Amino acid sequence: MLDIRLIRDNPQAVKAALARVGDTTSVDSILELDARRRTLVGEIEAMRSERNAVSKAVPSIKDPAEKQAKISEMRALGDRLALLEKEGAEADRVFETAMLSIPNMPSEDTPDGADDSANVVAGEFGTRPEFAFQPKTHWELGESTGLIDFERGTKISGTRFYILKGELARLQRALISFMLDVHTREHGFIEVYPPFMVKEHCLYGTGQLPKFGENLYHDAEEDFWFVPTAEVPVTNMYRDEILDNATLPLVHVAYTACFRREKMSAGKDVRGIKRGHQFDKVEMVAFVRPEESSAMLMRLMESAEHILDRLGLPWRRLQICAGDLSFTAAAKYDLEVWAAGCGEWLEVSSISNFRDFQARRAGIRFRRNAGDKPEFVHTLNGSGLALPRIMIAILENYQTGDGRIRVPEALAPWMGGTSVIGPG
RNA sequence: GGAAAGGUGACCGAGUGGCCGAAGGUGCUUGCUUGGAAAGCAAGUGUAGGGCAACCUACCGGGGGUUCGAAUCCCCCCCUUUCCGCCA
Repeated sequence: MLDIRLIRDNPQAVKAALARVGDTTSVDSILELDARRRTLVGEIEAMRSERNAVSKAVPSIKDPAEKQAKISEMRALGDRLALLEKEGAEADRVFETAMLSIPNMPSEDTPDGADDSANVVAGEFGTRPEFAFQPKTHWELGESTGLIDFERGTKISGTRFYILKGELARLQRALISFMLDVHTREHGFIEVYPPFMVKEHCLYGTGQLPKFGENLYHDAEEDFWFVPTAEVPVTNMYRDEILDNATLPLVHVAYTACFRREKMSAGKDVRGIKRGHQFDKVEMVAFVRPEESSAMLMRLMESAEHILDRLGLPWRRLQICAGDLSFTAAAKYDLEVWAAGCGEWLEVSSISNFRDFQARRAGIRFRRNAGDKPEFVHTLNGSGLALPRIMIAILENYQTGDGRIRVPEALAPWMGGTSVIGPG
């Protein structure tokens, strides 16, 4: 959520910023709603003030007739007030919903561009593997080795579900432990294991609601929503809190399964394990002082890149242009890994600086010094990393040609020394 | 799922219709004291909205109701704790 004061005081600047993400109408309409709301607030508060003053005086009025007259007067005022309050509440509700529907403003250093074709490749790292044979796709390898059971996955849960088996299931488990261990022991992040289901208000806090509910799963009978990313529960851990300045910057790392309806992308990426309704991810979530968020974005990005390097995977860094930013992000980088079998760059991490956009929604603040007014923190997050596509990259890049797959050296301690998986 | 007891400021904890934005304590900040520190003493210490200065308004789990007036009374809901049941 943007700061309404900023919009009021600098409407043209906000308008210009929002135009970069393709939003050209929000500012004018929000200013109208704000003006209307404030007019009502003024009227309502004046009436309340009068009522409070008179009510306070009522017990000391001696003359019974005069006392009764005042009470009647206040009763009438109360009736008028009730109507106005109803109107005010509705104006507030409309205003709030509109505020929650305005996207974040892009950072100054975010490049212009209308869509993903304008994203900037900001570096390519590692070496793409070369093969003396035609490399197979991961779905071919998965089936030929028996390490992925697509048929039974769809049998029990439908399309876009699969079952990892044997050494590949173990590989994913090893990857999760490896990532968590590197992030906690080498990068100094604090591990948390959050709930995979949250209350609705959490989705408002991080920005999935009210606009993107169609991508979420939720329980029909109770207020439980399946998390689409660990960002949701971990960011909301501190909702409505005033954090101690000494705890900042605070970085958590969490493993969760993620659940997404992926309604929008039906028909795309249907082969293999690239895009499912359920996938695993290790996520980094940071809470920092405003002046620290740009540096933290870099730190999170480097932490994710470190994992890719350790796994010996070829990858590239993309700076996301304004038009391709997600709703909540002010700045964003994607990391993509090269998958030799399907010959594609696969997004394995998205690192975003939300600045105070989520913090304002979720009420996450800190106090610089005792006695100071609370300020909103800046929040950031980044995948570190998404598991299925890392699995794809390992399967396809580390295939040996005889139907087997080498295990990246860095994973050896987490794989009990197993260096090759597959039949034979 | 059943029963009971509770949800008040950073924390503990008073408060059953107006004198309560809320006693008292703890914590925190500042000052005094001290060679320094602890202890002690004194003062200060919620958030948000509107005017943006004085000031006004709202908030005592959430929502609704009664009333001239509600933290205090009524209704609904949520949550927590304990016991029972069920389970991993």
